[in-house]
Amino acid sequence: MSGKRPTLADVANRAGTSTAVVSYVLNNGPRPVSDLLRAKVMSALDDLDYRPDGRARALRRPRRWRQIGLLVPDLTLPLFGEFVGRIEVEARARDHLTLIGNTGYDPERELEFATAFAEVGVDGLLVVGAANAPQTANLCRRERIPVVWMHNIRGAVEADIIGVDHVSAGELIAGHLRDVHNCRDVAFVGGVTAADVRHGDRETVQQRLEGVASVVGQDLPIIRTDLTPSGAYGAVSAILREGGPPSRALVVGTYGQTAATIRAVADAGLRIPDDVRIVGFDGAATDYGRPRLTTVQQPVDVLARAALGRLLGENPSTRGQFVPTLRVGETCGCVVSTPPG
Amino acid sequence: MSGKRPTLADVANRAGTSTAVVSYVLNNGPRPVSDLLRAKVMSALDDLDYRPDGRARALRRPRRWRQIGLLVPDLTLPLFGEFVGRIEVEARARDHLTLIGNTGYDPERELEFATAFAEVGVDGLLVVGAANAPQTANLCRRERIPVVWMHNIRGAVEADIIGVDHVSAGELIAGHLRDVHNCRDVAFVGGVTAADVRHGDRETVQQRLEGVASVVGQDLPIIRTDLTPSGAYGAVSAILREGGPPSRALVVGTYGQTAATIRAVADAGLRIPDDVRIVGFDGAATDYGRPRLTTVQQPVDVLARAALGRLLGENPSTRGQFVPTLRVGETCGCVVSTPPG
DNA sequence: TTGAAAGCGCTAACAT
DNA sequence: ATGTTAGCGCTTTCAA
Repeated sequence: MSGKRPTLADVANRAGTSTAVVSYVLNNGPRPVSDLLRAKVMSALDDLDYRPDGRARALRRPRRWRQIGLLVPDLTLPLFGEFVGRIEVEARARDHLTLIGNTGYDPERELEFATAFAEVGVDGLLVVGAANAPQTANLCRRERIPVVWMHNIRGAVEADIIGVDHVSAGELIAGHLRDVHNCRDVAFVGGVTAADVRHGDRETVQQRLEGVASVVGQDLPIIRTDLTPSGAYGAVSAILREGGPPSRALVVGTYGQTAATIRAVADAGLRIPDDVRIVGFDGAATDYGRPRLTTVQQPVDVLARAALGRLLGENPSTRGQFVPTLRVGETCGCVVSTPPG
Repeated sequence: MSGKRPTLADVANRAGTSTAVVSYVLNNGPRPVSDLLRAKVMSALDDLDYRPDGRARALRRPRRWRQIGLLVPDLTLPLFGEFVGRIEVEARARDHLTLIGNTGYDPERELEFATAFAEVGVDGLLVVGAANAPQTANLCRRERIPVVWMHNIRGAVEADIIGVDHVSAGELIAGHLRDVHNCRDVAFVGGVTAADVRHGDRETVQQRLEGVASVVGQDLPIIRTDLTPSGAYGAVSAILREGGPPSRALVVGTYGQTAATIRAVADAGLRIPDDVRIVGFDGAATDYGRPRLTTVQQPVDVLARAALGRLLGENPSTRGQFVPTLRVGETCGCVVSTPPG
């Protein structure tokens, strides 16, 4: 009838009995119910399409599970998929279920999610790639729910964050090109101004660029694009059309743009790594691509464990800055003989 | 201290006031509180490290958000990442938040999750790639929470499921090889017996094989592997070592094994597609790989919308069987000129 | 075998 | 400005 969901009392009424009996029927106990009454209750249940309210139920029952909220920019990117997977596992190990949200790097959406999570009563919030840190932090302070930031964070000052040092990731990969391949002729592919990108992991790219620049020089060429694969494809293709490879090596600022860059270079008739070396960030843990990508990786499992430890307060003194590692493939010019796996 | 979490009453006690006042300071209203008392309450809050109980709170507040549970086999696979992303969006559009769980195709874990979700009170459960359908279905019936199955389902009879027809997916791709490339000399890469795989999407692979076989003949060679990339790499490499390509084309049963197969073929010194054509399933929506993969795709957004419509009861009559589409790349032997994007 | 009623932790009338 | 108290929807004890 009314827009309200039926409650136990409604069912009891309709079945001409008490809420206790309805509860017994629903839970198969703890007291027995006569077949006649049980049948009546069952049909009342069905007539009303009754569904128990989990919150009320959890309030009475000794509850095992609590919840955390997890905000991620984009679930379709493999890196973030890995994050979610690992975090969910760590959370479950601590009797917490994981509520998930796709922010798409949208500050408003991030805040809406945080509000929604607060409303259903999460016991902690994990934000991977924050887009609206100040407001989200504020909300959490008001609601007294702990937050931990991961990966990167936009617009925050105070916050400590758990993630890798993106600057040293940039140094790492540029150092490899310089030390192993004696290559300093490097260009950076990535969007770096707010004008280039409305939403996206601008800061991370900027920090990676910083790291690369500190190794190969501040004047390295930058191929400006937004943060989309097609943007990178277009920008790199354009540069190549305008006359030859700009550099002997390309460092691509985001994972999603790496394959597009490879494609653009190949479509222009250049060979990888013979004509152009290509390296990037956040490659998948096992790579069967061809040629195999050289990237800097994040230790996702370590990060996830640290984040949950801090969020749930068992580990308040963890250091938040972790070091990325180089995974050598073939696109940088190395020769890799071991089969992947 | 006791192991119990402090409640509002505890805080009120310690601050020498009432629960109402504590509630007022927590929520900034609806009544004002004197600065003195407010300060007392605040420090009591901090002393006890009070955290509100979301369930109790949600019970009183007019609640907007409800929750659904979403079970996925493996979040690190792009296909499932896409599923989760789309489903979360559709759920949110209906004022539902999404609780997520990684089953790893493990029947026990699936059931544990379902139990946990029931305990926190979800209003619906979406299972992508069920591993334990009968028991999960049972649980949901008992708890009166609606379930919708997606993608595929193991061991169920009654259930209707929302997903693509994997058999016709197999037909589609084998048909392309036959009709466009005049190629019937096809082998199938995939694990098909329970002995090969403990966990994994065995049934889906089996159905795809069925489709392929119905086009190219029931006697097609099958390269048996478990469902891991490294398994495929090993199996394909072994076959190639034993003397030449077994077939002019390879259909790979799972997405995760496709790149590994390509790698194995390339490492054996064969060219794709000149020596061996390779096609697969569930490629990412945009593919910048090189060569570009020819795959059969699932219309993830359509599936997600249909699933939520059915789960939340707005759309009980949707047909559950959807048709996959062929996305032509280069690994089958086609020549694709349009830049991707 | 059934029903009445006491809470779970919180919010917000309704009283002071 | 503060305290008292009636519920939210449910489980379960206690009484019948």
